[in-house]
Amino acid sequence: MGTDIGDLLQKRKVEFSDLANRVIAIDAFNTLHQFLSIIRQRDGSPLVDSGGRVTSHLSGLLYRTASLFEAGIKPLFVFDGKPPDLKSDTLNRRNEIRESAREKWVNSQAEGDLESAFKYAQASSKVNREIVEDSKYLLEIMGIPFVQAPSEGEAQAAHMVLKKDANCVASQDYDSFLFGAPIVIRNLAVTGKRKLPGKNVYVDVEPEIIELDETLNALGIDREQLIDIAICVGTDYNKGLEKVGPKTALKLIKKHGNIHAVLREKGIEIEAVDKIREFFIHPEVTDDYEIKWGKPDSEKLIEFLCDNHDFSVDRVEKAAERLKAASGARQKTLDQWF
DNA sequence: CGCGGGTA
DNA sequence: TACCCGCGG
Repeated sequence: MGTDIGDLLQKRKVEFSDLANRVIAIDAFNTLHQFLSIIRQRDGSPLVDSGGRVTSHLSGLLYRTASLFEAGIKPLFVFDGKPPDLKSDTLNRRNEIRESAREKWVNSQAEGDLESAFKYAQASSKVNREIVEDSKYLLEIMGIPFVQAPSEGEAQAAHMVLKKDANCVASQDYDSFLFGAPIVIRNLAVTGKRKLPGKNVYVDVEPEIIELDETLNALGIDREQLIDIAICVGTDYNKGLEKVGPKTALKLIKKHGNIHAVLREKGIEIEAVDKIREFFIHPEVTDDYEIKWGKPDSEKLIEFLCDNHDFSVDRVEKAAERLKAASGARQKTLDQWF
């Protein structure tokens, strides 16, 4: 997913408390995908209501967002719009991988291989239209704002940080840097436990902050060169050069200056390379959004989560109380400023 | 993932 | 009080 330039970036650990009063533009697709793949039973099946509808994303969204809000963080979610045509190969490939994972999940289950079953169950997660609509409605009745991007959510989130409508982007992917996001936060979660891919082992993962300028200075390159490095390694819009990882790509771009010189030197071509660069530099974004944090609607939360989706009334009431208390506290700090 | 009841 | 671990939906 995205581009594999993580090794080149300057990462700093950050405390949850350091993020108080920060507006964080959260990549909704990235977050929902993670909830869907991780919030599962030990046999790999997701949380579902009595009608068989998946609810893992609702659980993750409710409790994590309540915690972020309670910590004084001002979260807003940015949803993907129509993917660019450049992305169709990647999306088709993801579909195939997902379909084959779904088959392997069934097979592993039949063979009683629980570890594989869980792994393939995770890989078969899909953020579909219903998941997105459910999530938007939940955010609405929680009093948490969201923005609909015209195209890539990470591009929209980066745009909002550049406009100073948000302080940083939160995503596990690095694409928002290519779209110009000055600051990105990774591992924005309450408990820092994360499962190692493939293994049944959990490690502590703390939130970390990456600043674009700091990284560019350290590497001695500019943003367009970082984009060129990503194109060498591979992005959602192109395949990348054979046997070129982030370190090699950095060397190549520093030596030759830009992607065109590298391709000329190697005597190879990348389809639509100029279009890809242009998409990262000037992505389709919108200024048509409103960001406002409100009070949660406890009645609608109970109706939606408990009546419709079988959540525990106790737990939902508690989460609603946390949101309410935090929105009250929020108002006080705002009053102090004005 | 995050919750919360159980445990030392 | 801090951590563990099974469950939630």
